[in-house]
Amino acid sequence: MSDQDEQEQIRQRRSKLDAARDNGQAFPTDFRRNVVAGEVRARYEDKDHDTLEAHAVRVKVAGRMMTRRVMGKASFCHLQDMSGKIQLYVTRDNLPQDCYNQEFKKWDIGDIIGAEGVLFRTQTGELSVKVDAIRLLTKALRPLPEKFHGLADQEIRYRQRYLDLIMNETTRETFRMRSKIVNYIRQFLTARDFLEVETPMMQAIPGGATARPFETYHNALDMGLYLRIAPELYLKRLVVGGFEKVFEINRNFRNEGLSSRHNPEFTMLEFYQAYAEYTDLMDLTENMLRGLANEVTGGTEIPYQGERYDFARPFRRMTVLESILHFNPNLRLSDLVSEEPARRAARDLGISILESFGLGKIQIEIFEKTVENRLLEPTFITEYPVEVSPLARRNDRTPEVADRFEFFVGGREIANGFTELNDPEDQAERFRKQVADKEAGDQEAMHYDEDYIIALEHGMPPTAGEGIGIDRLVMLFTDSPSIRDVLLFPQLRSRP
RNA sequence: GGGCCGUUAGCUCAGUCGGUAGAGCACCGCACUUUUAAUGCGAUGGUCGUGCGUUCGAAUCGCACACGGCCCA
Repeated sequence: MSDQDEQEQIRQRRSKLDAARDNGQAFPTDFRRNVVAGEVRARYEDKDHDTLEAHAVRVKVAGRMMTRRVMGKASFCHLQDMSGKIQLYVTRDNLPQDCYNQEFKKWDIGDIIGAEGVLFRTQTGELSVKVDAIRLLTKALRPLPEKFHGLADQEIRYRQRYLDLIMNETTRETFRMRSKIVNYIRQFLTARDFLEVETPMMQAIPGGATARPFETYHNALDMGLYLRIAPELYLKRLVVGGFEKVFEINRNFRNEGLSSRHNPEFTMLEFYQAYAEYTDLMDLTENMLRGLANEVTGGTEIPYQGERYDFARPFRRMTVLESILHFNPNLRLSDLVSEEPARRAARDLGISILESFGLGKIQIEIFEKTVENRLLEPTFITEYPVEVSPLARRNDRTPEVADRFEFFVGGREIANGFTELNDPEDQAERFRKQVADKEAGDQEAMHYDEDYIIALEHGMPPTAGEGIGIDRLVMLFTDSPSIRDVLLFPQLRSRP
């Protein structure tokens, strides 16, 4: 951008930066603060004027100047740092010669400043710093959004997240919560002897889920690679290797549409525990989520988009078929347990069913269309069809059903877990079925992963595994309507 | 992919029936030593998302496109 094209305000600020360059180092790095705003508040907010006066506490603070009120020879401004805001009282006569008029008054809102002085309480009672030394640390060439209404433009909030973070406390709080949530989960699992690991993001065969992958290419190896859609098959290889409790919190990539619930890259927790069944993980999940609710929100009633979800009560548990009958009172069990009646029932519900769908797939279509978004309170759904569970263990008594559950809250799937299929011959058969589906045109169907079958042939102990969508969990606990609100840099179209 | 809504000053937003482009904040100037949406006075600032069309005349009407939002698939 040439000087002529720049907006007036930017030009003015740039000439101030030029002046600062002429006077020496315009981007100094030697300023050291000794306290942050939040700490000042925490330690001195309850001290009255006289107590502060008596102690004469000196502080050095730094941050972005968010507001400024100049009243002749005295000014107030607010500095914002990572912990909060602190007000500065800046007067001509407390500063070195010319500093107030020649420097301070020429600075702009948005500039980054270091200041030193004594704590005191103003007439209106605000804890403030009476400044006797102040420096410009970084000139901001571009103006901030307006102070009162802040930044509301969704597109700018996503594309220039730093502006959103500067201007909106709720955004800062959302991402602090996200960090707390991930931290809690990590500690929860680590405390139970789970080992945190990292497995390949770039995979020759994308496995562990049914989804379209992103494709890429490795030049030196001269081979195509996929960004992973799930870490599952690698984590189970580690269980074969004797890491009997493992977890990974990391990104998955799926090449599908964007929506308020889908971003092409998203964060999953996956964990695996040997010598356990899916029911053990349901109990663990319930404990973890209840503890998480308490830890990050301070309670077990979670407000979300005008509703409240109760995490204190034992979570509801229903099977897929029970839940369909519960929400479709005009259906009978006999409508769901054989293919032709189920096909008719789906058609009557206006659900499009492909000729290739078997009974299990039809049941799941009905479930997804009529049940999922009505599962508001925390609910486990169990007994998923094997047909839609190609990596899950077959139930001993009902072989068309897998030992699997999903967890829902607020009408959204949060978790998916099952007893792992550790029979290599059954797994090979399931892969062959997936490959047949792929050849029939299902782009999301799985590849045959021979290397994984070999791993299973070495013997994987009985194991249960689970995945939890971190982004959706963060949405729930931060009352965020869109996944874009819990991703620092959500995927958007490139600008025209 | 489909439907609906939005795009006007740095930011937040008005803009009537098609007739010279508006406000608040920010910015600039002056005044002001306890303010906090500081205050008072004055000034500056526009590719009305982009393109094409209708019209004597388009921010306004039509079409297409771009980007964003919501809903649906």
